[in-house]
Amino acid sequence: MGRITLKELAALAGVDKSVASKVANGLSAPASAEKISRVQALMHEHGYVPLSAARSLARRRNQRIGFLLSANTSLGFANEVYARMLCGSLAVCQAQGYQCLADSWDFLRLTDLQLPENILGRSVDGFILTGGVSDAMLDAIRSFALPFVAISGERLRGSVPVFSWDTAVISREVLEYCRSLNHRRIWYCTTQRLGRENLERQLASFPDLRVEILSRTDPTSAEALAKTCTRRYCQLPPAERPTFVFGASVFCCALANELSAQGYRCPQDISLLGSHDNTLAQYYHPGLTTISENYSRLGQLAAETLLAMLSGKLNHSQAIQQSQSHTNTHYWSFRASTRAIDV
Amino acid sequence: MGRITLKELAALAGVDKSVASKVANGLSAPASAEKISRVQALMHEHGYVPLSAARSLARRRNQRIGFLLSANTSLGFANEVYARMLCGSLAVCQAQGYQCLADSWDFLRLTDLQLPENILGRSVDGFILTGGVSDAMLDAIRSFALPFVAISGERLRGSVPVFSWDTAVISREVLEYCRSLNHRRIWYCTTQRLGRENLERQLASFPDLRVEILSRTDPTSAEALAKTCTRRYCQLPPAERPTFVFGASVFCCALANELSAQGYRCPQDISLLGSHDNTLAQYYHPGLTTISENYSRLGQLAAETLLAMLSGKLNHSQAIQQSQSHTNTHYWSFRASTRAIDV
DNA sequence: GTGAAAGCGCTAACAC
DNA sequence: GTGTTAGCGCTTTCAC
Repeated sequence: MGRITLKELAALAGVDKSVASKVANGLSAPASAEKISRVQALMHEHGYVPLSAARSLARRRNQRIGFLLSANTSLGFANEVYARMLCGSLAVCQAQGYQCLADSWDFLRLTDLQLPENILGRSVDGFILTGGVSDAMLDAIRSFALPFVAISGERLRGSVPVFSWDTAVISREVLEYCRSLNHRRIWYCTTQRLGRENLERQLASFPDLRVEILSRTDPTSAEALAKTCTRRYCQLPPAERPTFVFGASVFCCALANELSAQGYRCPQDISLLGSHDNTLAQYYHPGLTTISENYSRLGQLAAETLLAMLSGKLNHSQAIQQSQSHTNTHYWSFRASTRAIDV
Repeated sequence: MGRITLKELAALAGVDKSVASKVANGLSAPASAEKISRVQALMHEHGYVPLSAARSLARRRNQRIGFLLSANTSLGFANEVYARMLCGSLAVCQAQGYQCLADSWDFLRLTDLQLPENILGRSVDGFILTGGVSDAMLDAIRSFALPFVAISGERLRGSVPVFSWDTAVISREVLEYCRSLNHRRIWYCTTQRLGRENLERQLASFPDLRVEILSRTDPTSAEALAKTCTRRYCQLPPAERPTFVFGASVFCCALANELSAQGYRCPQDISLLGSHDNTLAQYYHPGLTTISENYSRLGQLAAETLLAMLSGKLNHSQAIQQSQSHTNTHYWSFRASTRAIDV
């Protein structure tokens, strides 16, 4: 290894290793000024950094958190949504001297109730959880008494600290937007049960709108759904066709492509509103108008809360409170895929 | 914590903790069958998993690698290219019982020669390095005698194990493709110095093609470059305009958007070939033809090589050899943005 | 087969 | 101020 240990360093400096340890940890006045600087000089010279495993064992904390993504594909982090969350959390960890273990965790592994080694072996002090989280999974996780914060999973609110988008707010804003552009016939695509419920609750306030909910419960691809929708669109009498569609950005683009093949144009024939402001939305032609969560900000907030819990600044219920009081981080990006229609 | 330790477990089972340790590590015949099963039952019952820090200290290996991205933005992993590499590496780690520490490392931090804690504190057994790697950085990194494998950084070949795309091969295939579609006037966008050199070398074999190299040395955004190119395109006499442009996929899409605003269509007026097969290329309209590296595969290969080094199956030079002999993982995705023109 | 004992490198409580 | 001491939880010889 060639790496120098504290003991050796202390011997070189002619001090006890406990003194050297205190110097390494920047404790106030652990020794005479002269000795301190001697030790510091040696540390600098040898590029000494405490061995993380030894320090973890002695301190009983790892200065490390996990970022656990529960996805049904090994390509979970390739999804820009999760990648951005990770980036946000990573930035906070870096700023506060924490390490971040990334783990993409297959849904299926849950059936064994086989939690990731990271958690079981306590190699993280806490973790951030995101992706699809089932209740069974949550129970298993919770039984481990490791602090964690979730991102997404609106329904968990109240029992765990969770930073998530508020589908009630989102659906209201979307419907208001539709109305402001004079749209009446709307297709609203949502995958979450709660999102659907929140939408349905909103509908009472929008009796002038005819909203059809496109539930995508099974994991059909965006393309497949787009094809189905296009077929239906074409079969419908023109007066019955939606003039506005809301859905995931990839779905919107896939739909625009399919419709285009049938001769229908966006935004002339149909307005499309995406729910993720990502590279695709930004560069698609026409640029996709979106209402989107700020995912990296969400990752950041989650990490900040988690680290505050770890440092004892926040207890469980305070963390829950903080997660609930976070101001909504969603934002609109108005681009060219939506337009007002004549009344 | 509530977590049970080996010592306690051994006491419960009425055996020495060294025996329990052997059972936990699955050593052959560490004790009588009866004792073994007694210990195993207890371990199962308590959900015992060795404490990772203690095990790391005793074994002097962490079963953990780092995935270091050197980027000039904290949003590095939001780039689909790097996210996919990470996914590939993650999958391998998972399969082989390793943990993966993700770290996005700002270029600027290099100036202090301040290496990430992960490396300095030896909290990883080795790491995968990707993104922009300067020579100074590489020297600093190398001096730490931790095994690592790089992804990208063609010029590093020979001195470190690096999995990278071969710009010589890519440029040849691109030019051949242009020729096969009867294109003569080509804009070829590349950011890397070596990529440019390799392209220039190829040009000798393609005297019939008029290739202009668009060097993007400064970090101008894809949009900015697209605007500049569009201006030039419009100013050029029609007979001088390129009929084929090769570049990063976002750039291609941005260019298509700009050109479209000026009334020029893809692929009717211009063929566009992207260098990354990502979500944008797939869903853009028209679908972007791409020649792309398989990034997740690259991440996978890098991790496999690194883990082989860590387990002693490969030494440094064998790893280099293996990285060089990897069959090219790039592939074409033919979509609608390119077309043959009349001669 | 089994267990005693040393040690991994560091931290922290407590004397001096 | 400084050093002594006792761990942290586990692995790994090495006797028995």
